[in-house]
Amino acid sequence: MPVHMLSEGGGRAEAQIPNHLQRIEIKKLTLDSECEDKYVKGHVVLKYPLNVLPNGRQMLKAVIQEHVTQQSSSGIMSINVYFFGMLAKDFSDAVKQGGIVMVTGFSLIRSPTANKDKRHPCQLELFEEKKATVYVQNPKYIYVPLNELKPGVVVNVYGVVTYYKPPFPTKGTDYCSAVTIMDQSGRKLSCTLFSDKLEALPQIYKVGDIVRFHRIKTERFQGELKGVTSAGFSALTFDGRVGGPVIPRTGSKSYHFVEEDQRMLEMLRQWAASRCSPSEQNLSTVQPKQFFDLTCQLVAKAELVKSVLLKVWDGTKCSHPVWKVLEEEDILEGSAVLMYELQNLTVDVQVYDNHIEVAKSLKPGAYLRINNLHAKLHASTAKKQISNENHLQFHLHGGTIYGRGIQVLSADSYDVQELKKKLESAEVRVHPNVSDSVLLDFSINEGTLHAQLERCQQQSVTVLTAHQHMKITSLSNVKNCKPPQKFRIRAKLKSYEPKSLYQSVKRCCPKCRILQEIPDDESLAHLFQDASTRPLNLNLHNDFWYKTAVGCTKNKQQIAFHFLVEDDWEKDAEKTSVMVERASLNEIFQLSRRFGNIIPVTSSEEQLTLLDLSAPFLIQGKSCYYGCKNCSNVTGVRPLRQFVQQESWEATTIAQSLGIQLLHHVFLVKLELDDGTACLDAILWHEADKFFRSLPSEAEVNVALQEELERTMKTLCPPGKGFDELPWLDCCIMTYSTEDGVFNQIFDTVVAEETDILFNC
DNA sequence: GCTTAGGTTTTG
Repeated sequence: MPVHMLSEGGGRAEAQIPNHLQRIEIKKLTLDSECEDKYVKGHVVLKYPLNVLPNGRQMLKAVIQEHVTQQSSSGIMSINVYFFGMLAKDFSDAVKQGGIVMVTGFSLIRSPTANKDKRHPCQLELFEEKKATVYVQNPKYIYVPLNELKPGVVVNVYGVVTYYKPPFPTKGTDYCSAVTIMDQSGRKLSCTLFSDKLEALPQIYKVGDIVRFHRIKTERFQGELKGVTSAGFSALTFDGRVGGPVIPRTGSKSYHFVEEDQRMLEMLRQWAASRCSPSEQNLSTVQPKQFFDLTCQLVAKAELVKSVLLKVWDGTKCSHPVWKVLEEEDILEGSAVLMYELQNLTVDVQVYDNHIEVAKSLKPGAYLRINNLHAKLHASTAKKQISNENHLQFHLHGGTIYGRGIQVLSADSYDVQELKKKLESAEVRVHPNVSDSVLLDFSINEGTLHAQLERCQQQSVTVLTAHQHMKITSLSNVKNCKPPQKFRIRAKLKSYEPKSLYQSVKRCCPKCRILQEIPDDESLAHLFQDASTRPLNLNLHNDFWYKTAVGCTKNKQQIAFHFLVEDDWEKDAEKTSVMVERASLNEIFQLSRRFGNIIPVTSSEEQLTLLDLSAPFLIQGKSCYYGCKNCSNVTGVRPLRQFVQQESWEATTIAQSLGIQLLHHVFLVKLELDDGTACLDAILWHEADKFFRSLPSEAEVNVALQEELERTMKTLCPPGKGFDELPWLDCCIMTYSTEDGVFNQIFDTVVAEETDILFNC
């Protein structure tokens, strides 16, 4: 068989041919070339119909093209090939245009048409009887040139994007995106693409990108051929520039990309580069009245009456004087420092109508492409304008024609990489004066300007209440510094303990600063159980300041209630204070629903006394108050009248009267922080109320607040996220040593509210 | 499997 079929698709063609054969490049072929055991490899770019010569012999002409993957057009060389006899018939039947062929046993003769067709000066001739052989690898996918499309077929195509409208939700179930492409044939195809999955639509960044569509269906609409998605549609998108990355953007999990694709891509790139002037401009190259595409970084923004103002830079200086929209820059959202430093490089872009919403959602630091931006001459209507020079102003008008709109570019995209190089080499000329030295100092500490801006985007979910100008220290440095010291850090919260914040509510003595364990419900029940077995002392019933009533439970347990005399407990139970003797924990809680203040007591020989300080000395509703075992000095229960008169049933005053040092509620949360340089455990303790903007005493008893705190923690440390996806936390921490070791404690830091996030730049 | 949308420069 003179025509050998090689397996389709991905496998390398060379691996499937006899290995004594050696390749000879088309461009190296001459009439003198020694061609035995040599093969020529190329793509079939043209295949003519089978022809019969006057002598009755069959003949077929094809053009094969060698593609050398270098970046110059001289890397492409094509040659005419003639097949004779059965070889012609077999070739005609077996080979598809676009397939890869490797031919051996050919003869080389001068090409009579070289001058006309600009192909190789030689041509190849293959005769079966001279042992010519053709190895064929047909492409898995055939890409149809746009000028060969017919209506009503499902095809695969390549093309350069000449127009696109980013995906938008339709009135139906899908997203829709419109893309018009063009190929070397000069023909355009407008495609309407639908998908219920956003990522399945082509991720086009700009006009000039190159797309590959699989399974697009052609149909006639208003007299023109259009493309629409058909079942199994998939798209790859590439940067359209010669030398750009050959990395497809796609939502497909698996896609077929072979030599042939690379060839198609590079051919289109070459062609596109030779064609039209790009719509992309720098601020330095843009001319008045132009509509252009701008790749830039957002420095600041402000919402105006009928538009949104975006202050952007692209690292180049506009060659025309630019119109500043605002004289006062106070209303701009963004870092004043960076605005100041970049004042000579930024331009004001005014965004109107349908683009306002997108503009509002942008964060300073974002990398943007603004498509079809209008560089207008400012109408110098204002009489006060002294300068004769015409200022340029930049407007993004309403509508989406010509792909008009704003796109946020991902920080790792090719365009942003290129932009960053420009931003880094930009000449930022500022004239520091004395009063600005602090600000400049700040910026020098923080790396390049665009990186500083970028960080604005990665907003912190916490906000500092002071020390904003302190330099950020890495956690590895914090660990290496000798305590005590204070730092500003920026890290991510990898985990925290305890998982439920109400479990983090502890008691701490404000006097001796010692954290004291609170018994759990079971231990408490035991405490009250023990106390309930002690006998009642009838001598202690009724005194000048309380009246005693004895009740009996279902279990025939006697409970004594000592009511303060001034209280009218039948009328005003909620304000009533009662000392309760011999009640179980359950009974105490039941009573606390009825009476405002419960003070558990027990009888000694001479007086009523409090229980052990392990038990709460006061129960108000669901709240239990405890005393410090170190700092309290409890004797008997003294007359509590004065507090009733003052109607001051604050736990603190009751505690005072009983000789108790009240324990305060505190949050104690352990945070595992990581900033990529090191991991560090820090605690939230003395300033935790400030941090959460909540009271721990409330958190202990208020379910709604517990839920809110849980939500807060999920914002700081979203479950199931990888390190990269975690938000940053700006924190102040202090390090200190105790007998138990070195601790790191958070201070002057609060959880950001939405408005903080907006302005925390 | 059906539907969806189907752009051609503001005038600030």
